[in-house]
Amino acid sequence: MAHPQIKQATLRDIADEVGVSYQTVWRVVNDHPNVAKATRSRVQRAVEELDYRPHRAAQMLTTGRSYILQLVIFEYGHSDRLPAILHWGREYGYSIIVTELEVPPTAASVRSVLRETSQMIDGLLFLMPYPHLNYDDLSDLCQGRPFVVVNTKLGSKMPSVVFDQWNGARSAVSHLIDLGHREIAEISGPLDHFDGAMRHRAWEVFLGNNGLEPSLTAAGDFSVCSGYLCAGQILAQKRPFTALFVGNDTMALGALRALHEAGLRIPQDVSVVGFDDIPIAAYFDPPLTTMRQDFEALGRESIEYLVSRIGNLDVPIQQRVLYPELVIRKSTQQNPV
Amino acid sequence: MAHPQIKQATLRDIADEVGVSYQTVWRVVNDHPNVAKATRSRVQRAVEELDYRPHRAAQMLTTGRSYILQLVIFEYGHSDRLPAILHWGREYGYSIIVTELEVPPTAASVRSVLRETSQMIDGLLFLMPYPHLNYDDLSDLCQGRPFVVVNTKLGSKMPSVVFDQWNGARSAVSHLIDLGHREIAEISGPLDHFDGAMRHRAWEVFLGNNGLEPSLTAAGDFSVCSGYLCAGQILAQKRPFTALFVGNDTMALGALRALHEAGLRIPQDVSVVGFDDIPIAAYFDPPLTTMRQDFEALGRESIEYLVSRIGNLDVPIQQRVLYPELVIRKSTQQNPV
DNA sequence: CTCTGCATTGTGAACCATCACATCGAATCA
DNA sequence: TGATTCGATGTGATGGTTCACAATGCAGAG
Repeated sequence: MAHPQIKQATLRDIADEVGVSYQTVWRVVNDHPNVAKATRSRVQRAVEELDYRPHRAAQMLTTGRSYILQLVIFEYGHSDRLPAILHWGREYGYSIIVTELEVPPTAASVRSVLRETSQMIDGLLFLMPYPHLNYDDLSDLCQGRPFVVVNTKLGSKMPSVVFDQWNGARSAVSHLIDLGHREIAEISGPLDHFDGAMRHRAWEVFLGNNGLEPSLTAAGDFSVCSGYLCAGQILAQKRPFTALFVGNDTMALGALRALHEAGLRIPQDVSVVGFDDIPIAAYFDPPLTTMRQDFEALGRESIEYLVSRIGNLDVPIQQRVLYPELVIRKSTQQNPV
Repeated sequence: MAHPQIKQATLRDIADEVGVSYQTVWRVVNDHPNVAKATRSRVQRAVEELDYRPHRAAQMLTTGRSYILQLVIFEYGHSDRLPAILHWGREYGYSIIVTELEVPPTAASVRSVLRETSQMIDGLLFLMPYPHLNYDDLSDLCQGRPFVVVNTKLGSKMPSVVFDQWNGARSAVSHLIDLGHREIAEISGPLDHFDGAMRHRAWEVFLGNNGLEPSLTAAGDFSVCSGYLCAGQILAQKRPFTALFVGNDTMALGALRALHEAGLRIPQDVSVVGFDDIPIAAYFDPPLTTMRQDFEALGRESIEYLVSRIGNLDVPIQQRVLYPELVIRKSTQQNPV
């Protein structure tokens, strides 16, 4: 009825059962040579029968390895990146402790989390697209524990896995230019956010490179609400534009709403491109042209890299780069002019 | 440069530093009486200086407590429930290992996760709105470790925390009836999902109670895509309806799109009510009338209940119920008839 | 028939915090 | 003053796994 408090079998239990020493059992469990075949199979049967599994705490105490990773999240729209990280963590044999911290990241907040967990984790993953903490800060905070940063600055010297926001944004803007648009407005993400800033800068530069004026812009915070408000600000300037590049899909949803309310048709009056390709983007009104990011690959690469650094401290510090991909739907069309 | 592999101070290190026994240090750290004031403060200074913290693995080995919980997720739209759970876990001093499993839940899949983690966690939280595993199954799988189920069936005998979907759905439907609607269609969630089924059943019953015909319905799977398709199915029946109750906001988004494409105006031609009040619901076209669920409270209650069960196995098995709340926006209006 | 070599098995100590118990000295009471 | 109590501190063993090393037994070489 109540909690039976089931007692886990230990090495000694198995040893007593079979009539050998715990060391012999240990050798069988850990696939060491020098155990007689007959002994080995007897031990294996007992292990099976008593459902022996090495006690993680004891293992942790002697080896210093816990097979637990910690994921520290600072992102708003993190939820799309999470499943792949969890999945690949398991795939590599690690459990993942997830911690969410307030934006912006501070050394103090990270320190206070790590005080509680640092002793029981093998490595850290920071989902932290912000410039507030650099490599030295993190190295210091992690006290020698391996870490990998997901979504940091393209070109950063940290051990990291990132999407190439620069070329991603370029693809988005090029798509609009190729369609003949000359007045391309922008709703950027927050400029203290690496992705937001990089996408904004790319918009600015590629417009300039094409002899266009990168001036009609407003900065949001990636929320649907800010997308709505920024679109309002842009419309309030009463300057003509036939295309709008939005820093992420969520803001694009807010922007679509504001444009509709202003009586503008998408894409006939304004072509809109988003960024991320969140699952619902294909169901916006109209379905959104956007930049897809392969979060599955992001999770896999992040875990793989972190685990390899845990296994061997000499794995070089590098940045692994993934590339976004343009997905054309119904929110963009040829400029009728 | 490389990993300095910083050595954590132990009880003995502090003891040697101060010139007392490890036991005395232990007493100071654990706030036990019977330590001379002078000794206590000398020890405290050394603890401070060497940044001593009890080694979690060793603590775990002797006490059997890890201060780690495991959250097992089976939900599609789990992302809105997660932050509050993580937050309140920390608040109560627990780290949380998050694991995502495929729907539907099976004993085998849960067992395989617990094989890896069960030895190092103090309790489990199942986010599992499915009937596949009952109390006995879970008790068996958890082997006496305390657990709490989030989002299970209203009225279930499991230790659980749930929203009252029945009264929530009744509020939504009543709102439509109060507005004078007589033909109320429905897009339900999956019927093997507790929330989906309960909301559907409530729609059915309350329409019947009001002398209305609960026949125009289609079942989706909570995805935006299914919302779009189900709306199409309903429209294809060419039967009149002036209101639509949708099983969650995400499907409502898909449905809005389908209704728009069919040339129907919201709310002039059709009033729409969703469920969940996800953050973007206020930015749909039009802003969605929906049922809000307080996920913050859900997280707090779940953690509080689980932690109390960990502390005292005699805490009674109960179901804690939270109530959704109607949020009226622009997608519903008086039936013009 | 002894000695070396090797496969097989076992012993002891370490990791670090915890808990039960032992010791010591000083203060209290009869 | 001797017995008792109590506060302050220390010792020893425990938990389960891991690792270095010791011990045993048997084979083949000399």
